[in-house]
Formats: sequence, structure tokens, C-alpha cells
Amino acid sequence: MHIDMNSFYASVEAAFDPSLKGLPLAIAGNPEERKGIVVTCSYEARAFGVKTTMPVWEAKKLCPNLIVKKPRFDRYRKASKAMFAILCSYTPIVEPVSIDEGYMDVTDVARHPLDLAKEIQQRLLDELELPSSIGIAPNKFLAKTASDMKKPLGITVLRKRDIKEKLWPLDVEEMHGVGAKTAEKLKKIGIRTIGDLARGNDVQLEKIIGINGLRLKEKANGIDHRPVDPSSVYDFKSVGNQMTLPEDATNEEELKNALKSLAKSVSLRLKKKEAVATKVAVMLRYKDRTTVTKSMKLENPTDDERTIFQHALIVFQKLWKNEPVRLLGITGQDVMHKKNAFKQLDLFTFEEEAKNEPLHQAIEKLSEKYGEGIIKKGLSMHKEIDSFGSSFGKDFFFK
DNA sequence: TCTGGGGTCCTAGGACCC
DNA sequence: TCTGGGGTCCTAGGACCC
Repeated sequence: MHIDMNSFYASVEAAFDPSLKGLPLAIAGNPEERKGIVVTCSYEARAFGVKTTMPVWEAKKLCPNLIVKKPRFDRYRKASKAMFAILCSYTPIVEPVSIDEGYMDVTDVARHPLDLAKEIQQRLLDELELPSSIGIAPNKFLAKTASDMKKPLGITVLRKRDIKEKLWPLDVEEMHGVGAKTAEKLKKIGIRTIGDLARGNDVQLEKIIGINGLRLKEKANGIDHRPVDPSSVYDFKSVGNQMTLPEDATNEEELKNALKSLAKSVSLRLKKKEAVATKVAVMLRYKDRTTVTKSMKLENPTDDERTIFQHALIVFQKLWKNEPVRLLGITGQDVMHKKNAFKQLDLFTFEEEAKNEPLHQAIEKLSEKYGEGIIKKGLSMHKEIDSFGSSFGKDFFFK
């Protein structure tokens, strides 16, 4: 099953303040701070043509009675937790994909999936006052596609045998993973619908869109072997913060201060997740919206605010061309859990020590504690070792 | 009156190693 | 005489998603 909450932020606000129910509501940043774009809007607002990413002034032109609220992420996170708690009460195999959607593997739940979906949808509505759409299918891709078919408050079953009739006629751009650029490329080789893609030529597809072309074709044929993985939430790979400045800035001090506060929030978020980053990347956007990034690998993984700031500053100064900056961002990349980082650090110091010990002792120490790959790595730094011979399987030799 | 903020995955070139 | 074939790691940028 794929569960997708309907206009999540707007629905959460309406649950908090029932007087908003049934009214055109948009969640958007502050127009005075140039963050005035619609992030989410209620179905009542959509009826007027209001859409996500539309500037607020434009949305108001379409819908003069539009109510605009600033996002309250604390509320959304709390609602999200409550929502996933309901899903988890049926099976532990729940994989959150974003704040408002997730997959459930209900293969082993002893219930008819349709009854189960109805019950879940009703509970989300009764207990949290939040509407959702649910897709039921034999795999993730089809479930995701199905949940998209009926909104709001839909339940859609998409069986393998329905593919020809329900999936293939759809525009290829409707497909999850196909955006404007890919759709454009596909059009050039005569692929317009998902059905066209399903029958596409492998060689041609790989040539124009790479490996992803073949994966998309598989999905278009209803094939998707990805498991529902509950642990995927925990292996995040980057933590970043970005901000659009109140005004385009050229003043270096101003930009430094912005970097400082970004470094602070990245550090704080890493600490909260008990994680450290190995790379610091800086992103900046000029007023013509061209965006550039530059990154730097750190000697040691860190979550420290000052270390992040100092490295971000070095990278920034190499990157910045003294032109007015619209947006600034810092991302910690190659993130790992703290305890794994300690393991690596520990290994590093261990190797450092081993290289000064008598050779036979170093070998013993290393082999006792670590596997054979590590022994090679550790010994390669040993002062008594001149060179290593190539190794095959478990054997290696050295001079 | 113009376009936020949080991510993931893939590609491609260069440096370097044996 | 003249340059193979197997890798890894780092970096920048692009496409896409919610």
C-alpha cells in the first residue's frame, strides 16, 4: 500500500482550526520576504486554479478570498508522527518516504487489503482529521501510481492485469521519475504514453537517458522489485539548510553572518540525529538564479558548528564571484552515524600505532582485531615494509 | 509583482594508483 | 619502437521528488 496524505500542511492547519474547513487555504512563505510561494493548498483553493509553487500574489489574483498561512513545521512533524503510528499499528513494515507519504507491506497482514485500506483511511480521518489517498498494488511503483489516481480520499486497487487498461494510456510525464526533461527526450524518440515506454527499445533508452531509462521501462511494465524498507529512514546521506536572503546581498560580512547561522542549524540537526558529516558543501544562487555549488572533504567527520562554518567559509570564498547573492546554503554530505565514525577514527589511530611497532607484533595486533583487508591497509604504512606484491584472494606478499 | 527548502541518485571528468 | 587495462576517490552539476 502507498498512503499519501491530501494537501497535508493545509489539512493539518484545518485540523487545528476547524473554522478553516471548507475554505480556500494556502500555506506559503512570507511575501515580504520573497518566500511568497504556495507550498500546499486546500482543494477549495485548487478549484480556483491555485497550485503549488505559485507566487502568492498570483494565487490571490485567482482566488481573492484565499486565506494564506505561514508553514508551522512543528505541527506537521507531530501530525506526521501520529499518522505513521497508525500505520505501524498494523505492521512494522512501514517505510516513510516523506513527511506525508509512506509505503506499507501488508502481504502478511491477515486482512483483506481493501478493508484494511478503508479502516486506515477512516482512522486517519477520525483520529487526526486528516484526509488521505491509498493505493493498493503488488509493488511500490504501482501502489504509488494507484494512490495518485483518486484524490482526495480515494482508495485505488491496481492489479497487474489492469496495467494495460489503466497504466499504459497515461501520459509518460505522469510517471513517477519522469520530469519535464526526460519527457522531452522521450518525445523525441516517439514515446508519449507509459505504454509507449513499456514497449521502448532498450538500446535507444539507455543511450538517451542512461540506466534510468531501463528502470523506467521496467516500471512501465509493472515490474518493481524494491522491498518496503522500514530502516531506510535512518540512513540519510546529507543534512543541509538553505536560506533565501531578505535582499540580494553583496556585503561580505552579511554573507558571513548568514553562513554562520546556517552552520549552526546544520550542526544542531546533525547532533539531533547523532550523526557526523564528512564533507561540507556550499551552495549559492545569484540573482539571475544560476546556482553553483562547491564542496570540500574534511579530514575527520564532524558535527561541530565552528568546524562546519570554517570549512564553509573557505569553500564560499573560492566559489563566490562578488556578485549579489540571492540564496545561500550549507549541506553536510557523506553523513554517517557517530558510532560508525568512531570506529573509523579508532581504526585510524590503531594503524598509526601499529606502523611503529616491530613487524611481527603489528601483524598480530592487526589480525587479532580486524579482518584481512585491514591488515593489508595497516601494514602498507609500516616503516619496515618496502612494497606490497599484488594479492589474489586471501594471499599477499611484501618486501 | 516571479519561482522555497528539504532531499536522493546518476553522470562524467580528472587525479592517482598498480 | 611507444603506451594497456584494471581500479578508487573527489568534485561539480543535473534531473527529479515532495
